[in-house]
Amino acid sequence: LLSCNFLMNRLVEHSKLDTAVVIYKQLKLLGLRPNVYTYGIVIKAFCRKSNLEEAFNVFGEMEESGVAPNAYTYCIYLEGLCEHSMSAFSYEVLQVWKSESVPVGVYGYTVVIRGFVRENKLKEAEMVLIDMEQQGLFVDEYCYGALIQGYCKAGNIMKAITLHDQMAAKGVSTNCIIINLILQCLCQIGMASEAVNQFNNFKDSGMFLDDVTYNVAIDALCKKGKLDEAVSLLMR
RNA sequence: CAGGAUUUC
Repeated sequence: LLSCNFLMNRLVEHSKLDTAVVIYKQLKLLGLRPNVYTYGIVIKAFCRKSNLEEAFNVFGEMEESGVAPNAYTYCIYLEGLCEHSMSAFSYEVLQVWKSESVPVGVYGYTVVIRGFVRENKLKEAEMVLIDMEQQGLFVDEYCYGALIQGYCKAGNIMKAITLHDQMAAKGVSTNCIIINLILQCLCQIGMASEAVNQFNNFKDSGMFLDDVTYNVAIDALCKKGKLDEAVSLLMR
C-alpha cells in the first residue's frame, strides 16, 4: 500500500490523473484498505481534474471505511477549491469545519489567503489574517508571505513593508523568500536603488539570502547602470 | 507513503 501511495502521488504530479484513480480502484478491488495518505492523494487527483464534487465524495468514502480525515486531507480539498477560484467558498467551508472542531490547522488558513490573493481579493485575504489573530492562532511566515506577495503584485510596497514590520514586531521570523518578494517589488515599481539599499541592510544584518535574492539584487544594480557592482556581487 | 509562497520583461 505504501508503494501504491507513492506511485499514485507521482502519477498525480505528472498529471496522469486517470491512471492514479484506476490504481485507487484496483486497490480496493484487491481488498487493500486505503489509508489516510491514499485518500489524501485521491482527493488531490480529483481536484486537479476539476472534479471537486468527486473530491468531496471521498470524505464520505472515508467515513464508510472508518478512516478519519486529517489536516492534510482537509487542506488539500480547500486548496482544490481555491485553485478553481472558489476561495470564498473555501473560506466558508473552513469556518464550518472550524466550528466543528475539525483539525485544519494554520495551513488551511494559508491556503485560503493564497487563494484570495490569486483572485486579487486582498481585502478578503487580510480579513482571514485578522480572523486568525482574533482566534489566537499563530500567524506564521507562510501566511504573511502569501499576503505580502499579494500586495507586492499589486505594487503596494508600503503595505507590504508594513506587514513585514508587523511580522517582526510579533516575533514571526522573516525569511529570504519574503525579502525576495519585497526587493523584487521595489525593482518593479522603479525603486531599484532602494532595493539595493535594502539588500545591503539585510546582508549586513546577517540574514540568510539565497541565490534568488542575489539575482534580484544584481538585476537592480544592472538597471541602475552599476555594472561593476553587479559583477562584484556575482563573484560570490 | 502525501501538502506551503519568490527572480531571470
